[in-house]
Amino acid sequence: MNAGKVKLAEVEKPVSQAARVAGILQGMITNNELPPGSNYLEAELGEMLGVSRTPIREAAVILASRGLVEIRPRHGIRVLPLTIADMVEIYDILIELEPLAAFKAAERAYPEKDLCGLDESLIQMESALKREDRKEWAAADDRFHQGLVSLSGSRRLEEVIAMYSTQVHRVRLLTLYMRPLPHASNENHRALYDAIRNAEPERARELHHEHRVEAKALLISLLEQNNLSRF
Amino acid sequence: MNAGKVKLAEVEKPVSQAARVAGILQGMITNNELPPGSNYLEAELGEMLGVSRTPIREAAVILASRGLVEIRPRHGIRVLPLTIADMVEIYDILIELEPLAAFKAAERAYPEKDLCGLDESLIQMESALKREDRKEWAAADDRFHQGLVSLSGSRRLEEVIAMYSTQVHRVRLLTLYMRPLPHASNENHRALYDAIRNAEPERARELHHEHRVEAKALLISLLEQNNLSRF
DNA sequence: GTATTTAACTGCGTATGCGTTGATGCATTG
DNA sequence: CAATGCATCAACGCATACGCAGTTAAATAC
Repeated sequence: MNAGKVKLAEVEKPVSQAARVAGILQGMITNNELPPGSNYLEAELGEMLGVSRTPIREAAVILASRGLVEIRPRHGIRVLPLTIADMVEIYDILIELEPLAAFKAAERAYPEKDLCGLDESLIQMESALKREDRKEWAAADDRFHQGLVSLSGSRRLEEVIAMYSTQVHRVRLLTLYMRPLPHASNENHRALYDAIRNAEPERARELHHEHRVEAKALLISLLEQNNLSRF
Repeated sequence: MNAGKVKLAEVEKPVSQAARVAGILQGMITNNELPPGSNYLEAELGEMLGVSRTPIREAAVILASRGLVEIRPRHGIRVLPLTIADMVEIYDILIELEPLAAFKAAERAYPEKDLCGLDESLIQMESALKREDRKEWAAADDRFHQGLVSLSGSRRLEEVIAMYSTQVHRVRLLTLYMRPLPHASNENHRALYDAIRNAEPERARELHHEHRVEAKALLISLLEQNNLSRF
């Protein structure tokens, strides 16, 4: 049965139903398909995804540990809404950790070829910005930040940043069309990229820190202006 | 099986088996009763704790999300050992987050009476130090730091710091008797306490940052000196 | 003796059933 | 009319059962 274990296009991963369900639900939550505050019974979700309660329960435990849902016995699985205070908590943490990731990435002095993924995201952001395609810009922005973090070489840093980024993803999408076009943001990213390419850890940290502080201020003010308090 | 057990002194909280099991296992792991690298089958743990596989599985998912164990299908639940590189990862994160917690705590300008818990821990640390009771000193140190973090008012910060502190707890205990008596550490704590009492956020952050940087250097050098590489 | 195939077994993923618990609505009483 | 107690039932926690997959060990071929 062990035909050559190298597949060309896809690696067949024997992923469990529970993991699959967790992924699907996480996607539905971050895309607002399961709106914040909504409740779902185990049986209900099970029927929806065509599995029994067991993998649903397991997925729920995983998502709860990531802070996306809350398990309330006899009330169902509740998609957690975020308040402005939550956003402040999360951004304050990311303001510390993402610059740390940038520092570590720069410290490792990658050869230019290992940075082409980052560069590509940058180019896509710039192109999307020209076309004023905010959705695509946001997607490229996500890829850039995730790529940067993964260059830090710290698995834990990657995990914890991903966790909090996921939690705010919904809200970022919400404000995407309320904010001015992110020209300054793009320049920032380019500078940050240069700092990493030139192996300047302190500068990379500084730049990213500044970037995130601004992003937090912008986000919070947008939410307050528009009287959005739960999302 | 379900002999209704009534306890007198304690309030029996209606905590699920899964949560109970997770707590017990976490305690056993941090106290080295389940040594790093060891493997346990679900059925084995179930028998050990007198429950079926279901709550064990759920607890395993929780502990895996806290980074304490790894679930390896058909190989059991494995208590994760830490390498020096892991310790660096974790300390680098704590170096950012704990000072942030100190900043936030100072920012909130607590009245002195709300800080008496911290003060008490400080006194216990000083007393334990005089008696050269390292174990008690470490316990009071833990209480101090946990109390400080909970003053930050950020639930997420509290959670994530607790998670990583738990992961390094084992190793801190290991080095407890290898290090010199922590006189300087105590002075540091006192200064940090004062900064929080006087509502000086930047100073509190600075002091805690310095403290953790030193702690990291000490820990890593102890581990390297003693050729400990997996724990 | 080494490598390869096959067969059996072990451990797990998932489903399902049962007993428990707590939420909800209605009735009864103040 | 409001408040409280009770009954009913829905939802879930946990145990158990079953089938499959991956691992190991044995056996055979080279």
